[in-house]
Parts: sequence; structure tokens; C-alpha cells
Amino acid sequence: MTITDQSLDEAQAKKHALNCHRMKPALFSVLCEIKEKTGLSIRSSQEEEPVDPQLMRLDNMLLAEGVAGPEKGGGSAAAAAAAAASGGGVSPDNSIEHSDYRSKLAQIRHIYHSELEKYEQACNEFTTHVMNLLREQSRTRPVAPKEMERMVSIIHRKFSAIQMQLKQSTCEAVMILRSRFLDARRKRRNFSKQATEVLNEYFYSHLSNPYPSEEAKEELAKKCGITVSQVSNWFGNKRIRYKKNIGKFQEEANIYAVKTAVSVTQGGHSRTSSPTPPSSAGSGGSFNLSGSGDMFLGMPGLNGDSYSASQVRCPISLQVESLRHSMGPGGYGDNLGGGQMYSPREMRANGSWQEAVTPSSVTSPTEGPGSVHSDTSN
DNA sequence: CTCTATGATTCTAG
DNA sequence: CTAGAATCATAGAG
Repeated sequence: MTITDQSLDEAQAKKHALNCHRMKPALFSVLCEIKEKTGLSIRSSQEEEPVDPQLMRLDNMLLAEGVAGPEKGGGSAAAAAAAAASGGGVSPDNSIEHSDYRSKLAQIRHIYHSELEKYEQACNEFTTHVMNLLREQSRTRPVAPKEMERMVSIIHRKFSAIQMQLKQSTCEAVMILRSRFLDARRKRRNFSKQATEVLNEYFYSHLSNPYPSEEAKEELAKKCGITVSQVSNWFGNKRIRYKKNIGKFQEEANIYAVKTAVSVTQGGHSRTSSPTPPSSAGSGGSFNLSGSGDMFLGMPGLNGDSYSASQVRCPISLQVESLRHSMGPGGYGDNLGGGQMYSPREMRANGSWQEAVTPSSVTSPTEGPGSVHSDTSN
């Protein structure tokens, strides 16, 4: 089935002969007649242009992402899209992070456009080719303009189906890129030491009710240089993690209890009249909200008890030093009865925000593997 | 590399 | 909407 030059020549010759045949005009008119009769059936299948909603969606998205928009305003279009996506710019430092994103996006855009161009070109070539063929054939058989149109639209449909695939995969690529670069989890930065300190201070001084009000959150956010929702996240994480393993946070709690204590004694009553002011500052805030204070006041003061219990009712300034001592080496430790005794129980006694604290906290052998690690148990 | 700490997101329930 | 819980994905220490 090969087409050789010779066969082509032959065909041309035959065609020419046919065109010159004396019966040709008659034949042609007959064909036209027949065509006229059957022509109606063609038209019905002509109208179907619902403008695929799917395609529109894809187009809109590509446009929104700056992939499909104005071409090489490109950088700025993408930048604008990225900026818009970041929701009004939360932090000023994300321009650097986004540059990578933008370059990748530009890459996608480039590929998309070059592919699109290729498709368009191919489509046009094919269309003209078919048109030429039809024109050629129109000399030997009747070809209505309608038919040509129909042919063209069929071709265009086929090609736009391919285009749709291109758009779809481009959209996918953009989505992946977005999730890769714009997902905050992926560019997580730890808060500054100072910010963490401020947050912890608030948390442990309001341990009985660590739910900062909106105002408090705003203030904390301002103090820490983070957003309010970050503050919320932080408290959410802190509460759940603290509750989950109080033992692990014991030391931290003490540190901050001391800190607030110190600051209060030094600065006097900086925050008077807050809901839990004096108590919170002191230490009380941490544990003794309801009746729990008693709980561990009543505790036999075994040894170190150093921190919490003692600091509750001792002159704080004096305590600080000793507290530091006791905590330093690993102090509060391990198997002291103290550790075991107070922590779980008083928590529950509070009944405050964390009722179902696991009974085992420090030294629990039954804890999940790894949750309590060596230093607490021993 | 592994392992833990941690900020963020997602899901569910109220 | 919020809090809690689970989970993700990274930062950072070892």
C-alpha cells in the first residue's frame, strides 16, 4: 500500500481526464441534486456548542493563576497571583519564598503556552490541509460550504479536546505547585525564642484557664510579632500537648511560674485587676485555682517539692534561687514521690480545662512507647 | 541519617 | 464559629 510518485501521477492524470470528460457537467448536476435531497440530514447534527463548563472552569483557573493571562507580562501576572493568593501578605518575608514558586509557575506557563501554540498550529495546518482537499474535491463532486464548515468545526472540536487535556494537566501541575509552595506547613519557621517565652509565660500564668480572649490574643500577637491565628494555633497545640503529657511540661511550667513570680515581685502589680491576677502571678494561677491548691499544700513536703508547692506560699524572691538549683540538674525528678503525687491528681482535682488527663503522667510505665521518655522516668 | 519539637491544617463534635 | 484531636511536614538536635 505505498504511494509512489508514479501512482500519484496516474491519479492526477485520471482526475484531469475525468474533469475534462464530456459527461462531467451532467454528472455533476445529478450529484448536486442528490446532495440537495440528503443535505438536510447533515444540518441537524450541526449545533452542539454547550461550551463545556469543565473547560470554562479550567480556563478560569488558569487565568486566575496567571498561567493563561497576558503573556510575558508574565512575571508580574504570576507575582500578582501569588501575592493575591497569600491573602494580603501576612508576613513581609515571603517574597523570597515565593520567588521559587513564581519561577516554577513561569516554567509551567511557558510549557503551557508553547504546547498550546503547537496545538493551534497543528490544528490550523490540518484544517487548511483538509480545506484544500475539499476544495480539490469540489471540482469532481459537489461540496457545499456548509460541509466545509462542518468539517472545520469537527476538526476544531477534536483539537480542543486535546487542548482540554493540556489545560487539565496544567491545572494539576499548578495545584501541586501551589500545595507544595504555599502550604504553610512546608515553610514552617519556629517562632522566636522571645515569642515562645511570651506565649509560655501567658500560658503558664493562666494555666487554670489557658484560653486567652480575643484581646489577649491580639496583644500576644503584637508582642510576639505573629498573627492572632498563630497565637490561637499555639494555644491550641499547647493545651493539647500539655494535657497529653503533663510530666514532660513540668519543668517548663516551673520555669515560667518562677519567671512570672519574679516579674511580679519585682515590678509590683503590673497587671492589677485582671481576672486571676495576684494568684495567677504568684503561682496559684498555675494549679490552685479551685481546690487544688489545698491538694498540694496538704502534701507532705517531701524533699524537693521544691517548686510548686513551696513557691506557693513562700516569699518568692527567695525561692527563685533554690528553684533554679533544684531544677538544674534534672532535679525535680524522677521517682520522687513528689513528682508522682501532685501532678496527676491535682490536675484532676481542678477539674478545670483538662479533666481526663491520663492518670499516668510522670513515671508511667504504661504510657505509650516513646511518649514519656527516659528523663522523666529516670 | 533518626528522632523529637513544633507550627499548621484537617476533621469531628458541640 | 470554637476547641479538641489527629495528622502532616518541616526544623533542629543528636
